[in-house]
Amino acid sequence: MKHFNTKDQTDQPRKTGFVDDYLLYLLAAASDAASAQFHAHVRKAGLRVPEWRVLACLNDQDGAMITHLAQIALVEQSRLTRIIVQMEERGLVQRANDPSDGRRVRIYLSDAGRSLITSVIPEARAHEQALLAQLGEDGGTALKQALHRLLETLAQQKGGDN
Amino acid sequence: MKHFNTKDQTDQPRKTGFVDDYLLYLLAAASDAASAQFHAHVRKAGLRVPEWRVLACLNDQDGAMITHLAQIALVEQSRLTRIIVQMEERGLVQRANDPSDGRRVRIYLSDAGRSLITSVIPEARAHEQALLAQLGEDGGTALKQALHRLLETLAQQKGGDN
DNA sequence: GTAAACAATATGAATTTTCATATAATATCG
DNA sequence: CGATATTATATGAAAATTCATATTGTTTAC
Repeated sequence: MKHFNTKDQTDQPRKTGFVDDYLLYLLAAASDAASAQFHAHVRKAGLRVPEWRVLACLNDQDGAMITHLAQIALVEQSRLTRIIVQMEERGLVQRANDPSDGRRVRIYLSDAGRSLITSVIPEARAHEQALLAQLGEDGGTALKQALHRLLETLAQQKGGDN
Repeated sequence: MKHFNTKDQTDQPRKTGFVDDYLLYLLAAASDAASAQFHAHVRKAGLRVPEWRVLACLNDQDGAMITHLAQIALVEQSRLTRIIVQMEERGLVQRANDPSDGRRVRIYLSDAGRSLITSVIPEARAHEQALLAQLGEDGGTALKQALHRLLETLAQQKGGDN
C-alpha cells in the first residue's frame, strides 16, 4: 500500500507566485484538468480528442467546411485535413465537394459516425452535469456565464479591426 | 482591400447546438482564444509556448523537479525532459542533481533565463490587465473566482481516492 | 474576357509528441 | 542485509504536428 503523501512534491517555500493567479494559466489549467477526466471516456470510445471534437461539432453543424470546422474544433487547418482523411478511412465521416464552390470540401457524418457521436454525447452531458453539480447551482452558472462573456469579448476584439 | 465579411462562414441554419454551451468546450475555446493573443508576444520573445510556461513556473518555483514542473507547466513528463534539454542547450536553465535523492533532477533558471522571464512577465501582466479591463471590474473577478473554484473542485476529486 | 488578387484545401519535410518501457536511485519489508 | 516495490527521469521508435507553400477554384477590376 502507498504512503499517503499530503506534503508538497517539492520542498519549496510556496509563497503564492505569479502563475497561480494568472488568468491565462487558470484557463489552461482548468481546461486541462476538467477535460482530462472526460478524455478518458473519449479514448475508451475509440476516439482521440480531436476526433471527438470534430464529431461533436459535426453533430451540431453537419456539412461544415474544413476551414470552419478547424475553427470551431480548435484544430489547425492542415492538421484537420489529415485528421479528416483518417476519419474518412475509418468510415466516420464523408467528404463532399460543394457544388456551388469547387474549392470547398464539406464534411458529413456517416451513419457510423453519427451513431458513435450519438452514444458519446450523453456521456459528455452526464459528465458535465456531475461536474456542475459539484460546483453547486450558482457556481456552475457563474462559471459558464463568465466564460461566455470572455468568449464574446475576445470575438469582438478579433472582429474589431474593420 | 478586403470585403467586410460579417456573414456566417458556412450557410448553416445555426440553431444553438451542443458544443456551444458545453462546459469543456467553453473552457477549451476560451483558453485557446485568450492565449492565442498573448502567445504572439511569447513567440516574439523567442520562446515557444511550453518554454514560456516552464520559465514562468520556474520564476515562482526555481529548482523544481522535472515531475513537478511537468504538472504545473501542463506538459507531459517525457516531453518536458526533452524541452529542458533544449532549454539547457540554449542557456535558459540549468539542471542539477538533488544531493539528497539521486533520482531527482532539479531545474534552475540561468541568469539569461531569469533575465528573459523577467522581461516577459510584465507583458503578461499587462495583457492580463487589458483583458480584465475589457471584462469589467466584476466580470474579471467573477471569472477568476469561478476558475479557482473549479480547480479546487477538480483537485479534491483527484486527491479523493485516499 | 483576362490578369491579378483572393480563398479553400492539400502536402512535403523537419520537428515534436506520444507511449511504452528502460534505466537508475531510493525506500520498504521480512 | 537482500529482495522487491516504488519513484524519478530518460529514451527508442512510431505517429502526429507544424510551417511554409503548392495547388486548385473563384472573384474582382479593368
